[in-house]
Amino acid sequence: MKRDWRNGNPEQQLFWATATCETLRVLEGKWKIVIIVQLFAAKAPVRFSELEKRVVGVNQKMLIQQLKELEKDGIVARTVYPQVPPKVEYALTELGRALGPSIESLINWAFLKCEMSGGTPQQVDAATGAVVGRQLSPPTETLEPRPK
Amino acid sequence: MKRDWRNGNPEQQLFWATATCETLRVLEGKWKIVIIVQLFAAKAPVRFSELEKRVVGVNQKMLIQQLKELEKDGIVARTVYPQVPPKVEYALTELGRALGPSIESLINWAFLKCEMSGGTPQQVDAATGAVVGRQLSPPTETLEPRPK
DNA sequence: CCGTATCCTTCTAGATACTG
DNA sequence: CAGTATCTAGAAGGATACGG
Repeated sequence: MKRDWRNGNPEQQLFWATATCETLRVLEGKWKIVIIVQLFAAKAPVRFSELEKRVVGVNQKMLIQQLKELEKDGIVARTVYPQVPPKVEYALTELGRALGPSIESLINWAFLKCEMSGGTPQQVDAATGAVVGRQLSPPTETLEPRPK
Repeated sequence: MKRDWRNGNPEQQLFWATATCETLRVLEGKWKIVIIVQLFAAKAPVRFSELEKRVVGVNQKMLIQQLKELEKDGIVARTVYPQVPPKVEYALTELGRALGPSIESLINWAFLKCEMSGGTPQQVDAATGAVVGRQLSPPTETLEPRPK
């Protein structure tokens, strides 16, 4: 597939820019990426209370709000188990999982940015805002590709 | 290169999420993507006044503000020609150009999203917010790869 | 031409208290 | 457990006027 968005056609430029903005809007929100990454890592539906623990620093209201928006945008699926006490699980949809390459690409760019700026990349804890006392060196390359 | 961020190691999860958030923060701001896409398309430095025309709907204050942030993040370079009347040009840095694949990936995801939701993708003009009366079908695949 | 300074409005995050 | 409702502070966007 060769859709070259760097093409100079002005009509298309607006088109590409719009498509990208649209996509980014879906990902904007302080906690969405963290939520998506956590759901990716889980590889299985996650209960609300569990998610609340894993998305460090988030509060109930924000978590629910962001989940709702992600659900509305078709990125996460919400499953309610009608029982007492209530049980609700969240998982990525197919569309949500399709974000993988984009996230990967952004991560790679983040690495490049760090390499180019040379210095300490201001690694900050997403939750507290505290600087994490760890250099931004990529983890070992010898990870299992994706443990089943 | 095989950095699998979908790996389950909790320490790494936070790491990936943080890296991605960091990257996204750089791209957030109503006009940044449009600016970047325009600078990409131009393939040459663009004067401020010219950029103001191409980023449809932006006002001076916002354009300057976003450009400043992009400059601070090492994505655009600003060149001042000391003359009267003043002349200032903006261009993408190497780091800025490196965003290409990420933007491309996001665009592809936007397409997938539209295909999956089936319906009209609410193509909205970035400037006015008006719905653009055009279907979101990818432009012809037979474009020149990148006209020199 | 390119930018700064002010002022105003809207949007977002978040703290807190309450409910089926 | 998994929400809803309310309120507040601050950030972001934007209109407008002025300056080198």
